[in-house]
Amino acid sequence: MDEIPGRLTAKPSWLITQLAVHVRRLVSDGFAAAGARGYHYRILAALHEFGPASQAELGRRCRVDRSDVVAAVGQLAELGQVDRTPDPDHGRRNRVTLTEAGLRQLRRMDEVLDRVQADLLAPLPEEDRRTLARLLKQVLAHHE
Amino acid sequence: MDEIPGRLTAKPSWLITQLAVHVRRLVSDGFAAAGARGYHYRILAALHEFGPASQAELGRRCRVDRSDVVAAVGQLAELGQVDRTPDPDHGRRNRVTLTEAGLRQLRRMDEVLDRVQADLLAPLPEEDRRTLARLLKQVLAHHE
DNA sequence: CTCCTTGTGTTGGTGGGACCAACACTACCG
DNA sequence: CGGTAGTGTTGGTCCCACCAACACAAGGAG
Repeated sequence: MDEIPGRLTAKPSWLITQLAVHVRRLVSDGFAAAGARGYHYRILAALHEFGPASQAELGRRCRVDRSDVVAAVGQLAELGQVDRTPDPDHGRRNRVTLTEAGLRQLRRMDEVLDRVQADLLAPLPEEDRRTLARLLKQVLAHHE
Repeated sequence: MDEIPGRLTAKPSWLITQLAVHVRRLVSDGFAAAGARGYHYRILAALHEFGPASQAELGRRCRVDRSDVVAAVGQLAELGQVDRTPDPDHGRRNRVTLTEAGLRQLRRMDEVLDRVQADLLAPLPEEDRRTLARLLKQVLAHHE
């Protein structure tokens, strides 16, 4: 492998974005094998944790743009992993609910992600893993 | 802000990719103000640090695909920040060199990035910054 | 009750970054 | 000499993040 400019490797912004590239490859490879994408997991997870919700709510909870939620929920509905029905109490709003198939898919993806975390953090001892998570959380919280 | 599913926030892969989103916003906002993009910086930095190079070399050093180097170098050449001439010793190969304007642009972008690092790591004391950088480097090295 | 603001779903489009396949061509090595 | 590896280039794909605009519904202020 060729040498990388020190200007890049010295910068936390480089470390984070480059590491994110590898993480995304790991995650999306795993998800692709299960016929899914990142947005799908986020939405299924939000539905499981907070129950049925409108698309706008899902978007806010998952950090996904409204317009992208439309597409993702549409795909999940086609796969039968989600039900999308008009909210009876509200003319325009939709009510998205998790189906049995959706729950099964969520569990499958959880297993994928567990393997990814293990692979990702392989070089770090337990204590360093906790430290890394803590620092990342701290920085992330500051930018939200 | 709405609550994010715990399934997501608990996972290092989420922390890294989400933080990377914020980082990229900071960086690309700064670069856009200078009329540039991430690929430009990488290439200028590699040229400054290792001297003139072929496009293939640049791609390997900057972790950019050959085909994307073509476009980026083309843009840099149009901006006069880089010279692209055929390598005299090798029919097909190009020789890319940094110009004065390119060096000035590189310095400008360095300033942008310095501000970004400061902004990014604002919530962390000096020691935690070093720890974070060390851990990120360690994990990143393992995946290359 | 009407008007205005807010929220919602939806369409359609942009952009960056990371890739891949294929081709034409050159250099180099066995 | 012939095959292999390297190079530049074209032209795609994909995911994720984001924006603008529209149509419509709900709810509060006057």
